[in-house]
Amino acid sequence: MSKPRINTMEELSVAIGVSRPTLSRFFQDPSRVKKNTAARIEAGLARVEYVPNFFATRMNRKSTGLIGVIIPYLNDLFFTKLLQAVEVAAMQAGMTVITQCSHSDPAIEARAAETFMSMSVDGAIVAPLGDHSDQAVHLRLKSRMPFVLMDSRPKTMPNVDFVGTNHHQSTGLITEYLCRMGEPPVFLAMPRVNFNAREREAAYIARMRELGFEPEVIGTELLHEDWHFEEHGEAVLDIEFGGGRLTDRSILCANDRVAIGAIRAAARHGLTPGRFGKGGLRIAGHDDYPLCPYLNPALTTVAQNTDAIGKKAVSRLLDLIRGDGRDDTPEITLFDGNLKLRESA
Amino acid sequence: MSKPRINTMEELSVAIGVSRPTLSRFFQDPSRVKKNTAARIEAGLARVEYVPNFFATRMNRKSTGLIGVIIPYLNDLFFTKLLQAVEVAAMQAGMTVITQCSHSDPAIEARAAETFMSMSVDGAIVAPLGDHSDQAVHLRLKSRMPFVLMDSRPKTMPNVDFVGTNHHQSTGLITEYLCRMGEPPVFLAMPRVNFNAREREAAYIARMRELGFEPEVIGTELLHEDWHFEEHGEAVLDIEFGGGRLTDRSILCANDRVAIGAIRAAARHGLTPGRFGKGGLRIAGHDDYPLCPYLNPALTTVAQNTDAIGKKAVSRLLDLIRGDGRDDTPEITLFDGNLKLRESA
DNA sequence: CGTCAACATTTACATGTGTAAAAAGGGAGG
DNA sequence: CCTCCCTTTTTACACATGTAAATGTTGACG
Repeated sequence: MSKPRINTMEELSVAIGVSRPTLSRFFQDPSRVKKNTAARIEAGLARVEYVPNFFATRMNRKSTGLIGVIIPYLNDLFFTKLLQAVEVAAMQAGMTVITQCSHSDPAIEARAAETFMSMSVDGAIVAPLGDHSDQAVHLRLKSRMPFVLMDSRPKTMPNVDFVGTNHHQSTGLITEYLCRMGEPPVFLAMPRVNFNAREREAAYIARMRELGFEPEVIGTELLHEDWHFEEHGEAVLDIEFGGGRLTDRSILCANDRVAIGAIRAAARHGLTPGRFGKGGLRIAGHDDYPLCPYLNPALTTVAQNTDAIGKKAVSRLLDLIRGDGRDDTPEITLFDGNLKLRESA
Repeated sequence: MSKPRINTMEELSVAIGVSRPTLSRFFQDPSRVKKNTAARIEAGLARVEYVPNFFATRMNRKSTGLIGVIIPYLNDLFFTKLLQAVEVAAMQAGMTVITQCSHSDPAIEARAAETFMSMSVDGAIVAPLGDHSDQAVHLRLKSRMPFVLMDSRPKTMPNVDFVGTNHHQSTGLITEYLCRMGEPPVFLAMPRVNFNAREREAAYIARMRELGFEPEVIGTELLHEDWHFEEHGEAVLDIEFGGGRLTDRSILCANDRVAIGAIRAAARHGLTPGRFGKGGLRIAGHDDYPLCPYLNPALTTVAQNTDAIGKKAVSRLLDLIRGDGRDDTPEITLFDGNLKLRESA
């Protein structure tokens, strides 16, 4: 059952009777070797246990075929969806993805960047931490390799390729919807862990003014640890509802996880948000978190097109790797959000 | 601002005025170099931009300091929690984690294993796909490096180190709780994507018999794609509730995501599961998915100790890497589940 | 001030594979 | 059947670093 194990191409070459460089070419692309020879190699390979040394192969190639991806947080289905889209797209392009999670710690993010440089990845896709990211790290990465930012975009880095959602459009869309169908909404902010938090807030304010309503933002004080969004949403509304406020208002949450907490707070105060209760409480979110349809009531929200974002980030990075549009203007791609009308608003 | 870039240790050695091997020792462990020399190197390093080549360093060391981790699925907070625990533990031990997701595809899992062998990782931790995993791949990995299975354990691989939850205890615990506090529960199974699915089912049946009740399992037919647990739970109960069945029963779901679907189905049929409604509908889950406390009603469940599982998987792997207990009996570690009493049951 | 030991540094070789250039092979046309 | 050209294979060197053994340095003690 267990085949004889061979550790180097050298040994393999004597075992099969082909020169080592021929094997090297075979492993890079079997078609670069005569059909006859390829068959002989494959037959030999079936008889022994051999895997080419990853490090030795990548060390010398001009291109490593590796893409580095950094995401800020694992325990968030939004990022896992995004990561999955990136991984699938990269796999289809024949690239290998090296994923690192910064666990919302800029030091870990910096270390991940270091690893990417050390590994000579062909390019990097980074979803930054927001304010907490060390932008020097991003700039260093960009100066060394094709580099694309994803999801959240620092205003201070206008010259970097970026792929994300058009929050002006998406937040504007749901704001407009809420205004059209009922009371103009209050905006329940999220802890400002990244730039999207503030972008959405600004988009809400702008759209409200356009529509002739006075914006109203709550929940900007950081009550809980970063990233504990549900807790945040629940706590803020617990205070409001407890004081008898907002119980018949429309509440637009900065993201779905905040909205999940908001719905929970409503339930605890005996309130049921809904689009059909004319004049009553409504709650809406942003992102289309995978569990939205299963909440009670199912959450009305705006979907971010994570598939498109992931795919585009990869394809843009591949363009940069190929050298297309390198020293050109950076490409900023923003995808529109789609309204997901469910029960809660 | 941008420092001169140096690509090899050789160049660096002339730039600083220290021999290359000394630099090599410095990068592996600064204390292996005279304090004086270390200071001189650090000063030099501050003036230039240099990162040691990952591949060249790892190629020659006897130990790569790498741990390979495979998880079956990204879009599931249970696995991300587990992965996070593993990453943190590994980081604390000074190891670098290479994460690969098999995306519930055995071919991708096999490719990931290949990558690990190719990279000479010091050891691998794998959360298998269940039935769909190619066990030959696991055996091959195990024959080549320290190997620990995590989360889900194939009955056909009794001789492999394993860390997971004692489902007999955990499922038994909540079964017993449900029986004690009300109607004996029906078991709402999940698609049998892994061994845990069947283990829990078996544990439920055994515990019910012990308590003198007749077990009753529903939802074993695969109505939806693998891993679409919420959809599955909702669909199965939609049929039952629609036929007027189970509306005042206790329902133990195979996991929390199934339970999320179940609660949703209940809501759509105007039912509110709860522990206080004596004699009424109750719904419970398994895992303690992070969102459980925010559902309406908050989900009663059994928590898997993901932190402990992740930590233990890493520490056991490190033991194996160090050579402790290598050819010994494999170590099977099962952590108990903890009851999380909330509102739904 | 000299000597010896302990330790830091350097020399010299090893690692497994990529790749340019040289050699060999194979097929077609004469 | 020979020759020439094109393709495949081989030779030879490169890559960036690890590491054992040899060499050098430092400092304490006599």
